[in-house]
Amino acid sequence: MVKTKDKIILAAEKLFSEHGFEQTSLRQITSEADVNLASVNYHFGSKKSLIQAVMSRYQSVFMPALDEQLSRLAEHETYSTTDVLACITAPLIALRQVRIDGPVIYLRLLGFAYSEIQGHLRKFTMTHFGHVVQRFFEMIQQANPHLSRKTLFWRLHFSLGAMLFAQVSGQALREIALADFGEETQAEETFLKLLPFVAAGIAADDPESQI
Amino acid sequence: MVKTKDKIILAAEKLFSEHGFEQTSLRQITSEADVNLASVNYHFGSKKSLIQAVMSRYQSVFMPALDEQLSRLAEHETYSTTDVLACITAPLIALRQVRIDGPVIYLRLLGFAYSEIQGHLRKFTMTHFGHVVQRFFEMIQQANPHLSRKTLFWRLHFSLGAMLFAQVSGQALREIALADFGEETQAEETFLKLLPFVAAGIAADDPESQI
DNA sequence: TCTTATTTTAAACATGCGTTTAACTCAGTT
DNA sequence: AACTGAGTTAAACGCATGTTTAAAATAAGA
Repeated sequence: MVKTKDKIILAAEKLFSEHGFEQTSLRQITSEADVNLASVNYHFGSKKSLIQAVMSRYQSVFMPALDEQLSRLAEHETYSTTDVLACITAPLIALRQVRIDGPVIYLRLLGFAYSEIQGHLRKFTMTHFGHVVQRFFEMIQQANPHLSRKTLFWRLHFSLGAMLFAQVSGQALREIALADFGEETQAEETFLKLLPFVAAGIAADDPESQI
Repeated sequence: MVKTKDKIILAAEKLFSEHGFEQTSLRQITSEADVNLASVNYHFGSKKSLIQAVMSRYQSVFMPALDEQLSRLAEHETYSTTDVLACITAPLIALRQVRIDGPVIYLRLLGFAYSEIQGHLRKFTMTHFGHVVQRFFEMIQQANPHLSRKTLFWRLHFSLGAMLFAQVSGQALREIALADFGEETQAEETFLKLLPFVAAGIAADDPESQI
């Protein structure tokens, strides 16, 4: 027999990843989970806490795995931007342990977490896994010594934006792509298409330093 | 004396661009504009119509200007990805006519228009200015004959995502950047930093075609 | 088995939203 | 001077949200 708390988590993940956090009401969640409305507040305290519980379930698997990948790569003498970016793939696939469609769910949740003004989610991530994020940043910098920290900062966030947008708008975009040139695109394929784009963008020459 | 309708538009633009469309209530707008709550529905009919009026004010200046820039470039025999992307700059700056901080406002509005699920805004843009968007796409393709339509489609949307994210999260990111390495970044500077990133990402080799 | 926690439930609560209503103001017209 | 119509206003409407309450049901322990 499935516990009420788990039913809530599973339904919340699904609906959050489809419609975003703010656009999903507790009534939708409890209806999908087939539990009573008040049980969310009983088990999680508040909607905000439920959101954090949902995110934490994925972050606590993804972040340590990413940290380990970065550790391995760091032992090499040199590495490219693509090498660092490639460290993301395995930890992402590891999210299948959490849920069969975990990788897609997590990326979509991440997208909404940033595009909505979920300030508490950003804070939550940084206080728990800030060191991993920082390490990632430093290794990208190591791979691109020709770029200033400032330029790298912005390019990494451009990359993040590209990924998040592709995930959040993913379904709509895949439908358009299908209508425009009759070719299906799988959700995971999107992420693979992203990597070379991002790698080239990050490693591009910096106009500022050419002056 | 400033008309009520204009006071509403100005206040709505400001608040929409700061907090998004759904996160901004009519009560906030009418309070900021110092007009009565009901006057929005009287002058615009509904919140949805107000949103479209706000967007239209910028689109009707930006899109024709972009179209003209593309026309000029199209007369050249060849052009690069950067050339096509550079066509965006002048029309963006032209938005100063609409409002002194028009360029920033418009980019931020665009960001929210896509990151929130404002389906009607996408439809609105495509029915009115779909031919400009399509022309832009085709010229990017012309500049990158080595890439498949599918790859280009995705890379353009990655680029869009990078730009939108930088705008929507722009203020928060600039604050972080300032705290991290004590360097101010102007809102418009962000857009300039974006261009080389996007140009390199779009023009990158396509792994698929290398197989 | 009786008692005590724990969990579930239906109902209500307080708040904020977009919208509508109907009364009122006031310049312009007849 | 009386009328007209666009504009403004305060108030209320209907609805949806997250949260709380208190009673009922179930599970656990003595």
